[in-house]
Amino acid sequence: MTQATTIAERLGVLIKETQALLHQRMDERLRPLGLSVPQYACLTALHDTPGITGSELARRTFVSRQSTNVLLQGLEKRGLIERSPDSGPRRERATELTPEARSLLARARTQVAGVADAMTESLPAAELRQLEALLARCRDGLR
Amino acid sequence: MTQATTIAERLGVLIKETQALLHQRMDERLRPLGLSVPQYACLTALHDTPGITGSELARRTFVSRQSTNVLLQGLEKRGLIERSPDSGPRRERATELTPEARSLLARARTQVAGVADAMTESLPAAELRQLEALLARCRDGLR
DNA sequence: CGTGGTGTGTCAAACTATTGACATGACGCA
DNA sequence: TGCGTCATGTCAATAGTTTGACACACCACG
Repeated sequence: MTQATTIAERLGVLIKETQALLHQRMDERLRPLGLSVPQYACLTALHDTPGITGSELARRTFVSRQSTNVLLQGLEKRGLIERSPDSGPRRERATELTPEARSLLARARTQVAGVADAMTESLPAAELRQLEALLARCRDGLR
Repeated sequence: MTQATTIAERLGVLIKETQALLHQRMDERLRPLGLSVPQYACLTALHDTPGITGSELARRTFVSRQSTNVLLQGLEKRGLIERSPDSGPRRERATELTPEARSLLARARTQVAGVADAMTESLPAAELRQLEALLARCRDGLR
């Protein structure tokens, strides 16, 4: 059996497990709104940083810029975003949320906030901040 | 701009980011061995729990049992696993690692251990245990 | 006895994402 | 002024995954 799993390896599995559950819960709440988790992530980033470029969007949502491109095409067809046809400095197209997207995103945000609250409901604020700090150091160790 | 992102939501993004980086680093180290991350996860679970069923394997690796099935077919073709042709109590087929798989997995484990160490190198043992405990409570809050 | 419910394995189709490739435009630097 | 490098957007092909469906086999219960 020789498991010999270190605490570091167990932590890796735990990160994956928590992320998988989080994704699942978010998906359950976003699907009634007609949104997938990557779509929600895109709209959120677009909301927080208006006019952001597609490649930067891809980096923030942790997928390839090709995937982001087809995802944006879908959002555009649904009238949730508008992309300026004229290109900017580096051939980039400015992308903006439409009013419909803003109201949809507002509803989505309350759903996601509910999931996030469920995740952290058993943790006092102090421990929550500590968890964030510790996990950030793990992330930094990986890049 | 109205971000209003709570610490709980930031933590969700941080979990996703850390998991994405971890997956990327593991992939970089496993690919030279001819293994993908899901394949590594399968072999590890099979090693830790010999004779495990395919469905249980799917649950532990956080994917559908259909994906696990095609993954296992690939591993079988490569001679890394053997599946008993006769079915057990619930039509399940016992799956075992071959000797080649064991030696391959041993090398893969050292690679993954290196990644896990890099992730946690800046954390003392006490804080590492604390991180594990806190994250486990987040996971429990999600299910 | 049966009979509905549950768990398993597997196939096919649809979807999502990645990899590879190319054209375009900006920038630094000789 | 050229020229190599880099970043972006996009297309095509590929790989990986999920969804939906079906056939078995057990098991608890009437």
